Order: sequence, then structure tokens, then C-alpha cells
Amino acid sequence: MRRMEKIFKALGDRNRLRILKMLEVRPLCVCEITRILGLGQSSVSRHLGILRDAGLVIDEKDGLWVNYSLSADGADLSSDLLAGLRRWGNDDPRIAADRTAAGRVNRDEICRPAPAA
Amino acid sequence: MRRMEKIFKALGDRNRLRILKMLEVRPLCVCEITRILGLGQSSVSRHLGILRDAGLVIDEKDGLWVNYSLSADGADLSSDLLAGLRRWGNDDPRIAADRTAAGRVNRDEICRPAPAA
DNA sequence: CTACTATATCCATATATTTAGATATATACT
DNA sequence: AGTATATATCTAAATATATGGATATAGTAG
Repeated sequence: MRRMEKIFKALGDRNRLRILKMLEVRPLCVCEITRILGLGQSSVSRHLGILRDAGLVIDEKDGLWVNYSLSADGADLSSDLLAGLRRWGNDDPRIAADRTAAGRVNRDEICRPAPAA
Repeated sequence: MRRMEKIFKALGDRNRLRILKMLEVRPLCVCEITRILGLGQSSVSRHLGILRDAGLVIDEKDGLWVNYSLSADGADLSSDLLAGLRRWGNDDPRIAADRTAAGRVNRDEICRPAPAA
């Protein structure tokens, strides 16, 4: 029950739902998610930690970046829910906008300062 | 997104999960649920209101009682989730105990005072 | 009508959650 | 070495949520 509660709590926040729906498009690093959500970096990092702790996302270090992607663990409550999530919320304009932004965002432009062009 | 958030928030509380897993056994009135959970009556009524507001349960008046049962609305996120819930949490000892209690509880013994036998 | 009961609502309090700023850590580059 | 960047963690503030006692409402029984 603890685990169920933790997973549903993780899903019960609009910003974490936005993150999950973005990650359906492709893996994203923290700075990209931060830019799209418009929250503080520390808040986004915390949200991602909650999603990771619930088993909904996984993180992979890539140099200075940390890439987050949807967990694909198999026959688990969280996998069931992630599969279900794909079918819902796609008509929501904010989610649609997030997903478009997720497809376009480029970490090299966002996170690095312009390299003294 | 509001609706998704509301539904997952409703699911993200252990006492509300206990209620839903009990209602898989059979419909229950507020006083029966109150007895099994061991919470105050006002808290249980509030939990049920949250579940109703999320579309997860429906209420039917039966005289002085209000019977709550799982919503069966069809092709909805909440229905998807209720279907998924049936497959999870059944190995949890507290939920198992709740479900046994739900099968046995008798509102006439619990709610009404002993009729001066 | 009066007395009683089940449930919902109101209110105050305790606890949890979200958030951002400051700081710490790890990696990259020179 | 030293500087810079991405992310995580710490801390404090604001907001939200859970809880139970008191009260209101609606139904039952006499």
C-alpha cells in the first residue's frame, strides 16, 4: 500500500504530470524540463526525484547532464499507469504545448551560454 | 489536466485507497467504512466526497444511509484506473484485513444501538 | 411534533507539500 | 591547478491537506 500511495502521490501534481507527458515525446535533461515548465531548477530537480523514487522515471548521467526518461520496468503498477497515461491528457492544450516544446527544445541553446559568437 | 490531477490526488492517500479496495468487495455505507478505518466520521465523509468528486465512487441514498460503490462509468480515466487497481495491492495485509472486514461488517449491528433486547 | 440517527459541513489545528534561494557536488574545459 | 556549468540538497516560507470536534441537515420512528 505504501508503494501504491507513493506512485499515486507522485502522479497527483500537475507539474509532474506535465513532465511525464513530455517524456513520452523523448528523454529530457533537467535544464530542458526547467525551461519548459518555467519553475525553479531546484523545484524541478525535486519533482524528478519524486518521480524517480516512485519508479516512474529513470535517470542516466551523460557528462554534466542527467537525462530522464520514462521507466519501462515491465509488469508493475507504475508500468500499467504509464501505459494508461499515454492515452489520457492528449487533448489538453497545455500538455500539447509542452510536448511540442519538448520536441523542439535544444539543451545546447538553452543551458550553455552563447559561445561568444 | 485538472481532471487527471484530481483523480491521482484522490488516489494518493492510503485511507482512500483502503476505501476503494474495500468497495471492490461490496458497497458500504459511511458508518461501516468509518468502523473499519477507525477514523472520525467527518474525516471519512470528507474522503468519500473527494473520491466522489474525482468520479471514482458513486453514492446512493437508502433512507438514512448513503451507500457508496465503485463508479462504473465506462471509457474514462477513472474507470481505467479502477480496473487497474483491482490487480494491485491484494497482497497487502492491511488491505486484505479491510476486505475481510468489509465482507463481514453489518450496519445494523454497528450503527444502530442495540434495540433494547 | 419530538426524539433519535446517519451523514455532511464548518472550524481549528497538525502535518505535508510545493516552491525558490543559497549552497554543495560532480563534471568539463583551459 | 582554476573557472564554469548542470544537477542535487538544504533551508525557510507559503500553500495545501488530513483530522476530529461541533454543528447542520435529512431521514426514521414513536
